Amino acid sequence: MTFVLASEQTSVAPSQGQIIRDALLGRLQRGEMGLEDRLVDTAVAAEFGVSRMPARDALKRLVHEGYLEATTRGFMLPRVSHREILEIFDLRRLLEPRAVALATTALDAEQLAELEKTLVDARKATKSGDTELMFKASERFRNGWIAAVPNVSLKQVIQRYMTQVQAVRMLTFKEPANHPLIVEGNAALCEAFARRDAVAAADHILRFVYEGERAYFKAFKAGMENTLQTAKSA
Amino acid sequence: MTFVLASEQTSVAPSQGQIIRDALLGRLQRGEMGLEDRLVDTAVAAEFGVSRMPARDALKRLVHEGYLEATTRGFMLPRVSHREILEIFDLRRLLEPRAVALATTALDAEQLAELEKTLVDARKATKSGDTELMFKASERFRNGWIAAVPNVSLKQVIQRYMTQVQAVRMLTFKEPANHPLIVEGNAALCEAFARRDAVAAADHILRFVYEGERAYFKAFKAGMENTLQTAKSA
DNA sequence: CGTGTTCATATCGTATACGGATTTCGAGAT
DNA sequence: ATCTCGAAATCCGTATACGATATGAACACG
Repeated sequence: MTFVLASEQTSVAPSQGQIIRDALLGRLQRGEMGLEDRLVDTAVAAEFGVSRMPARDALKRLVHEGYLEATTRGFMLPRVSHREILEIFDLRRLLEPRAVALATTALDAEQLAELEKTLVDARKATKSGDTELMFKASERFRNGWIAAVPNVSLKQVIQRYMTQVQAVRMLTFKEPANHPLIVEGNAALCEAFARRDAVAAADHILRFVYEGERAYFKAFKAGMENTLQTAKSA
Repeated sequence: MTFVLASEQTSVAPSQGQIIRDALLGRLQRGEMGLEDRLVDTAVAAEFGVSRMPARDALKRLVHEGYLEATTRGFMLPRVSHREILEIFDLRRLLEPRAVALATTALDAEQLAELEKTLVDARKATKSGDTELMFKASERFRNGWIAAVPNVSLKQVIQRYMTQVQAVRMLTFKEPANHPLIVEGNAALCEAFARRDAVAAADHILRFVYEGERAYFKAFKAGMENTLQTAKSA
């Protein structure tokens, strides 16, 4: 009789499409693609040394996942409207308090240590005024606790709107005055994690989302919106 | 000068893949596919009179949407685990109260009338013991109010886990004792809609989800789980 | 008669090719 | 100089073809 581990698919040869999709997703999440850039299947295929099919596969999948938008002339970053951003703040207020509460009980010591490490990095970056490093650290912090959310379905929903969150974060990060708020918000959350205080964690993230929304509003009203994807200019 | 309605994509020639995907999705949602049936790209292609590519496209998309599962030997219905079902109940409790509250203010008279019509149908079906009709009416009711949710992002998230909801609903609907509860839950919700009482609507849906979870538990414990996709039998 | 091995087949992933739609660009007319 | 019209280019969707791989069955051997 043979026993098979049913819980984990032992990654039996990921297809080319999968590989390309992951690579492109990494680029998108790292913000390595401009708003006017177009991804064309033939170009992607050439870059990865495969035919159009796997490339198309990856692109279509990214479109379906909401990371890209299909146009008649290649694939581009989706235009995130002001309305949509507000909608997503609404969603975040609904989901993330619960998510961090669940994560509080599920975080192991190693993950907690990792989170604390990102905090140290973020503080250093704030002091030195390194926006880029600050952004990275904050991103790692967020990814860290999300990874610990035990409700897989909930986690997936949160990850789905991650791109839009990233775009907004990028916008608010441009204002260095926001950096201390972000670091302290994360620190408070982290401390709640360490204390295993799910209620405090939920409160902190809720406040954090509200602050994020306020920062976004300020940036939006400051006329920075035309640097985001809501530009009306032809 | 030509003006183009920018708000609505006037469905510019849906691709074959899209057509096939919609057709297959309809079948899946109507439960026309058994747990042991396999969908094979060549067969689908032959049936729709196209090549493998659009068929594969549709199948892969359905996999990504969670409606199907890719195996090395065709595409099958996904195994929805008990854990996942519970997770989704958790998600529903987070999202749907807010969603119905928003829908309460956004529903127009026509949509409201449509909802009331489905209620009449549901009552009739309950009286006559027609489970199938009852299921359809309940489904239309749910789709009706979801369509009115103005937060598009929120709506999309809810629609995404719809399949799993459907599977669970199908399970609980098998017990006719649940039918009056469902109808009365929907009726209460509908009445709140009519009164434009967002708070009551949120309360009703929350209670409704809890009742759904309880009904699912009962069905699960009653050993009906092997009729769902969690069957362990070879 | 049960068990391990080999082989055929079903099915998927990928490559290449073609036609169609849409955009872009340039030539000619007003 | 600007507008209009048409041709070319670009890019997508689809068709067909060719390996790769896992699955199931036949078969040999203990």
